[in-house]
Amino acid sequence: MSHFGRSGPPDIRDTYSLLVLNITFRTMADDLFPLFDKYGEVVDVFIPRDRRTGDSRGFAFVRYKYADEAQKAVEKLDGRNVDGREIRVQFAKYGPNAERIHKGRIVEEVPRTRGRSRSRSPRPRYRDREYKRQSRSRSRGRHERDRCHDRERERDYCRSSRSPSVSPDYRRHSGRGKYDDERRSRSRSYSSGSPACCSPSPKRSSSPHSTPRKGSADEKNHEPSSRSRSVSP
DNA sequence: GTTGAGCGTT
Repeated sequence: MSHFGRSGPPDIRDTYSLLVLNITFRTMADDLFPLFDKYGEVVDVFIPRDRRTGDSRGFAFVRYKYADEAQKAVEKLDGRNVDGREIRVQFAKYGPNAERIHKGRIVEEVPRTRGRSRSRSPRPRYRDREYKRQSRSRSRGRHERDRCHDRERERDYCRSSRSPSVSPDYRRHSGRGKYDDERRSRSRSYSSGSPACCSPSPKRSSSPHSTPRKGSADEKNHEPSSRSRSVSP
């Protein structure tokens, strides 16, 4: 998603990525490009956004062609007030593929765990990050968890299919129809073609002469009834 | 309409 007509990440082999933090959620790549382009040749400006809401996450990545320019931009733009907020410009430490980056440049060398004589750990604070992440999850991660639950519930429905008549009407969307039709058709096909999914055998075995709902209701009614009877003198 | 430490993609 760049304004260079190229899709996806360009050639980051000879580029130096800068991480821009503390930017406003309204700041876009177009707003950062001219600012960073004044201090050097900017190859690409990318701002990670939320795939669900499409909202910016509050940080951006600026790729420079040369390291000196990137360094200069870091020194000049670090602490610059952009859109009423002080941004923080620094070299990216990690690449898109979780690759290690040194001075903004990707380091292909894999550090040997045994050969590393450094006893100091570069990440002494894990709880802080996790805590912060949790705190942040309340605002943005909430949707992800919800989606996960939805997926789990969906999978559960697909797996159990205890109630074939029950349809996820609550998921009705403005653009639904073909998907739902296909899913319903497939589900129906499974229901009639592949009874293994519904597994009526154990169901019948479980309740040979009584419906589970009725039994559950009976139990529910039985409990208070028993209690009531017990309470009543 | 909100939020505020961090590390990335049609």
